Amino acid sequence: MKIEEIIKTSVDLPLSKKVIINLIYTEKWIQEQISSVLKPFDISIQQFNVLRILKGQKGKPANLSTIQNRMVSKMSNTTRLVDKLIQKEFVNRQVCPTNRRKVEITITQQGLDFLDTVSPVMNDFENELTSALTSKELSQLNTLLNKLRSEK
Amino acid sequence: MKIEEIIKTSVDLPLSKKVIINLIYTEKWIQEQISSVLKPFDISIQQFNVLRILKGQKGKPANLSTIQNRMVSKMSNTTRLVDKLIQKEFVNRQVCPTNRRKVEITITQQGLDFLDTVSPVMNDFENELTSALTSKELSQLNTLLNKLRSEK
DNA sequence: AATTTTCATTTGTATAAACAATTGTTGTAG
DNA sequence: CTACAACAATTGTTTATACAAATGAAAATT
Repeated sequence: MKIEEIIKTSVDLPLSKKVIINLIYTEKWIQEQISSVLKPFDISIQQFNVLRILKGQKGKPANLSTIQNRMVSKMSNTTRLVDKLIQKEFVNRQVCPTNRRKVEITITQQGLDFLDTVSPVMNDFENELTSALTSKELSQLNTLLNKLRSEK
Repeated sequence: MKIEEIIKTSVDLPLSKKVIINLIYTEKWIQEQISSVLKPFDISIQQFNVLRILKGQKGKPANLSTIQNRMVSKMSNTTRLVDKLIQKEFVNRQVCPTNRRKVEITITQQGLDFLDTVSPVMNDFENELTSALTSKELSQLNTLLNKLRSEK
C-alpha cells in the first residue's frame, strides 16, 4: 500500500514530510516482521545483533563500548542486554585483565550454535522481505538513504 | 556516512541485509533529530502526531480507533497517549452520544495554538532534513519504499 | 427476552528505552 | 604522591511499548 493511502489525509503533503513518514512507517513494518521471525527463537532483535557482532570478532573478545558502537544504540542498555545473553549462556563476561574498567564479552559455543540455527532463517527472510525490489533498486535505495544522511 | 562504514564489518554483507540495516539506522537517525526539535516544546512525536490528526478532522471529533488507524501504532497506547494530551489541555475526551462504546476526541483551541507554533518549526526542519536529496530523488525514495512493502 | 458475540476502549503487567547519576579505575598535572 | 579529570561500565528512575485480559456497550442469535 502506498504511503498516501496509509495516512489517508485530505491535503497533499509536502514531499519531505511524505518521505519521512514513509521511512518511519517502513522501518516499523520491517521491525515487526523481523520480530515475528525471531519470536519462536525467544530472542530480541537487539540481542541477536549483539550475538552477530560477537561472532564477527572471531574469538577476540569485545568490550561494551565496542558493542555499543556497532549497535548504534544506547550504552545504558547494553549492560542489561548482555545480562540477558549471559542468562541464556550465549555469552561470557569477564573483567579485562589489562584495564579493569573494561569488560570483555565473548560468545560461547552455545551462542555460536544458536546463531547457526537462526542466521539461515534470518537470511532467507531478509531476502524475501526485499524481494519486491530488484538488485538495482536495492542499490539505489541504499545510495539514497546514505545520501539523505550525508553532511548532517 | 555510508552504512558500510557505520557497521564496520569485515565481510561484505548481502544487499538485502545492507538495505534493511540502512533503513533501520536511517529511521533511528530521523527519530532522534525530530525528538530534539520537539524537546523544547515538551511534547513527544506521537503526541504531536495525534494533534495533527485531530486538526485534520477540522472540528469533527475523532474516536480512538480512527486515531489509532492513522497513527499506525499500537492501540493500547492510544488511550494513555490521549491522557497525556488531556493533562496538557490540548484535547477533550467525551463519550460518544450515539454509541457509548466509542469516545470522541477533539482538539482544543489551546491545542490548535500549540500546533500553530510548532508546525512551522517542524516543516522547516523536515525540509532541512531532506535537503541533501533533490525532489526527484525524494520521489524515487518514496516510490522505492512503497514498492518494498508491496504485496506482503 | 435472554444469551452470546462482537466492538471500542481501558487497565494490568511485563519488558524495553532514555536519561541522569554513580561507581570504580586509570591517566595526568602540579 | 596527591588531587583531579577522563574513562568504562553499571545502576536507578522515569517513561514508553507490547501483549493479554478485562470492562462495558451494542449487535446478532436463538
